[in-house]
Amino acid sequence: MTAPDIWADVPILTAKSRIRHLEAGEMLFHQGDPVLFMFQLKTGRLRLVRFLEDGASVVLHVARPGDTFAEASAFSAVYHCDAVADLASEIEAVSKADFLAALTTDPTAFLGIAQALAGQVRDLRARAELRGIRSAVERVLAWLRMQASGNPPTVRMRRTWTEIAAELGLTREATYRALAELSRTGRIVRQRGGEAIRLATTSLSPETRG
Amino acid sequence: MTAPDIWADVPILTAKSRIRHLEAGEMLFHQGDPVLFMFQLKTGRLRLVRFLEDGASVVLHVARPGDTFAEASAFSAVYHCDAVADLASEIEAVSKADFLAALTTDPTAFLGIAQALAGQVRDLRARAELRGIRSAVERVLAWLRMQASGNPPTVRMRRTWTEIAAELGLTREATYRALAELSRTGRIVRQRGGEAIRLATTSLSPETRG
DNA sequence: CGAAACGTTGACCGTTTTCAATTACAGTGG
DNA sequence: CCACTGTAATTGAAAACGGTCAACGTTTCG
Repeated sequence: MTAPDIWADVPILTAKSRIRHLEAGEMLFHQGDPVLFMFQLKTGRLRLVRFLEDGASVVLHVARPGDTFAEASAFSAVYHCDAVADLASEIEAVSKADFLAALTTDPTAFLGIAQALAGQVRDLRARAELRGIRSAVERVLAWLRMQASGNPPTVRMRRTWTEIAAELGLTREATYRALAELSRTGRIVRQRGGEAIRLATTSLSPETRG
Repeated sequence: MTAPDIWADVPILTAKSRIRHLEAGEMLFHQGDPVLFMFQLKTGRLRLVRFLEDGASVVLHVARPGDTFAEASAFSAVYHCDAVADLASEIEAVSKADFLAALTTDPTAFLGIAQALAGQVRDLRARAELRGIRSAVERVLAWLRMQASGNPPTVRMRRTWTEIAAELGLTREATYRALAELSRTGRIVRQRGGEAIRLATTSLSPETRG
């Protein structure tokens, strides 16, 4: 569900990658530094921050384990933001030169990368759509529907609700309340002590509009 | 700012593309259809919807003029969602075969596509980060900071606030109120009748924490 | 010129956030 | 094996905030 490994399909690269360790507060790169590496966060947490000329800052992204970040830098000469470790972190680094070399050498590698990027775009757009739903109950329900498979649609919980709440842009309390409400009104059934959730079949009568 | 044209850099493709017209409510493609084309919306509005096995649906994306959509389909045999026109729409279609052929023929085209996709990922992540900010005032301010350049940081308004409000996930009223509040407290100065906004230099004293 | 969309502000209401408290459980060190 | 600590799950009550409705001036555009 989260960002897949962009270069997982390129063995040349995974072979050449190195692990870097950062303590909380350490910088991985600065705005304006020449791009030499591309990264994937293994453990910890890291944030990408852009500083304005007057010193104010904006957070562009908070990377979590598994996330690749600064992909756009691969096509840029310099980084356009700072990367700071939030917590002690381990980061896999792939040289940009190797990356570009692999691409020109092996066209199929390119397909894999474009595919991974397109997949991320799809995921991010779906998430944005989700966050556009105002009602907490409807938002949680929509999320469940996106995760569901089978008939009746069922979701197996793989992460904590606390984590999911953050993805949904809700507090965990609001999420629990939404779940309680969905349960109460019979729109979901929580099974096996919360390990799975079955969605009630929607009586699709006047709901034919997109 | 919105989704750039993925294949704009590939002349072979733009030459071969065709325009399709859809009336409101018409389908462009169905879940399960083999992928023959990739698209860019020229005018109108179109939504991507996924249907669950029990008939319930989730909106995955609402495409607006300029957006390319279903990019991920380029690397998939079948579409995994439905595309329905919300309004009467014009859509540019590029054959998937042509697309893949162009990629294997012209490796530089690939760079352009990967770059466009990576740029979209960057944008979408920044937007997600923005939407994670609960307070309307802080959200608008963060948006302004992202747009700002120069010293003092200044934003030239290129779009309507109504449009920006939607991107921010706020109503236009909430956005105007936030702007008024920022003005009132001196954190921004609206110049030239709203054509430009200057951000007050933040006295960055105890704000050193990310 | 008139309609439609934009810009702007006020008041009210509903929902979510916040704060607070409690239970349950997993890992840890004695 | 068991207190001990930290996180997840859960619910309640009050406060804050943004959404909705309403109203009005302004700009744009056919």
